[in-house]
Amino acid sequence: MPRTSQTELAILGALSIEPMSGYRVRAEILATLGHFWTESFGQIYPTLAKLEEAGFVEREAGEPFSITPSGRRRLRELLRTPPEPIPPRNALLLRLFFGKELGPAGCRELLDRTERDVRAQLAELAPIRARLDPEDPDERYQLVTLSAGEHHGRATLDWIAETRGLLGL
Amino acid sequence: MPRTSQTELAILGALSIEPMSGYRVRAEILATLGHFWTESFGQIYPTLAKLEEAGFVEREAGEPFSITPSGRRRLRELLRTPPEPIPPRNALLLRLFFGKELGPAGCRELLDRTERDVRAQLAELAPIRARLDPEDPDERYQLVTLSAGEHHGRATLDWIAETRGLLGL
DNA sequence: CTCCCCATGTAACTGGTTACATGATTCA
DNA sequence: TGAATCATGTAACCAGTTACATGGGGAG
Repeated sequence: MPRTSQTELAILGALSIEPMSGYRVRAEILATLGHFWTESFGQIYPTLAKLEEAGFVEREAGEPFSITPSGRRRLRELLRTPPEPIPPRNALLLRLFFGKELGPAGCRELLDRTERDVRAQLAELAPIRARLDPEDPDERYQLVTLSAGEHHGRATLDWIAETRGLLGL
Repeated sequence: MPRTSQTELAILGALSIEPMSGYRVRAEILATLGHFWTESFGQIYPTLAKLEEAGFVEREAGEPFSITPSGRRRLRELLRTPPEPIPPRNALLLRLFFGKELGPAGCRELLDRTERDVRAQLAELAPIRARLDPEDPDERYQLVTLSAGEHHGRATLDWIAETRGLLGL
C-alpha cells in the first residue's frame, strides 16, 4: 500500500477558501495550519502543476490559482479518505527509552528542553485562541485544531512532571 | 540542515541491551518501542552494514550482531544529540480543519474512528504497564515512554469529547 | 540604488516503505 | 512434507526537504 501524498489535499483546501498564488498557499499553511501541518515549495509547485493538468485548479494569466468545481469535488473526496496513520517516530521517547545509557543529566536536559519547547508552543497558541470567536461557525474548525495542540501540549507537561518524579530528577 | 537518520540510534540502542540478529532487532523494536518507533528491514540491513563497516557493531560468523566499545560511545553521542523536531503532519487535523467542506457526518466519522483507534491503543498499553515493575530501575525508562503514550491517548479522548460538544456532534 | 518581499520553479538528495527473492530451521 | 518462523538482503519507488536560480515590484 503506497503512502499517498496529502499535499494535494492541503492545497485544494487552501484554495477552497479563496484563490491565491502558490507562494501564498505556502504562507497561509504556515500561518494557519503551522502547528500541525507543513508544506515546502518543492512540494507545492509540482503539485499545483499536477492539479492544473487534472483540471482541479486553474489560473488565468496573471491571476492566482483558483479551485474548479471538479477540484472541489476532488477535495471532498480526499477529505473523506480515512487519515492513514503515519508510523510513529518520537525522537524524544527514543532517547529517553535508553536513559540508562544516556545518564541522569542527559535525561534531565531532554526533559528541560522539551518543556521549554512545549511552553513556547503553547505561548504561540494562546493569542490565536484569543482572536478566535467561538460563536462563529466558520472559525470553530480552526478552534478545534488549535485546541488539539493545547491538549497535547498540556498532556506533555503533565507527563514531564510525572517523569521527573519517577526518575528522581 | 539535512535531516539525519535516527535508525542508527535505534539499532545501536537495541544492541546495547544484548547481541541480536537484524531480524530480532526489528522484532524487538516492534514489540518494545512499537508505540512510538518503527523500523523496516529496508532500513535495518543497510544501516547494520554501515555500522559494521564503521566498527560500531561486529558479527562473528554465525553469531548475532553485537555492539563494540566504540559503538557504545557512538550510541551515547547520538543520545546526546538534541531530538530534531519533525515537521508536524497530522492528517486528522488537516481534515477536520476543512470540516466545512467535509460536512458534519464526515467530521463525526473522523472523530469516531479516532476514538476507536486511541481506545485500542490504550487497551494495548494497559497489560504492558501491568507487567512492568515501577521499582526496577531498569524498567523505569520503559515505564515513562509507556506513560507518554497513555497521557497523549487520554488527552486525545478529552479533546474528542470537547470537540463533539463544540461542533454539536 | 538597494534591499526585501512576492513569486515560480528545478535539481539533488535522503530517509523511508513495500515488495520481492532466497534460503535455513523448526515443528506439527 | 508442508507451513511457519527466522534470517538477510535488494530494487523500485516515493514523499518530502534544501538549496539554488531567476526575476518583478515596491519601499526606503
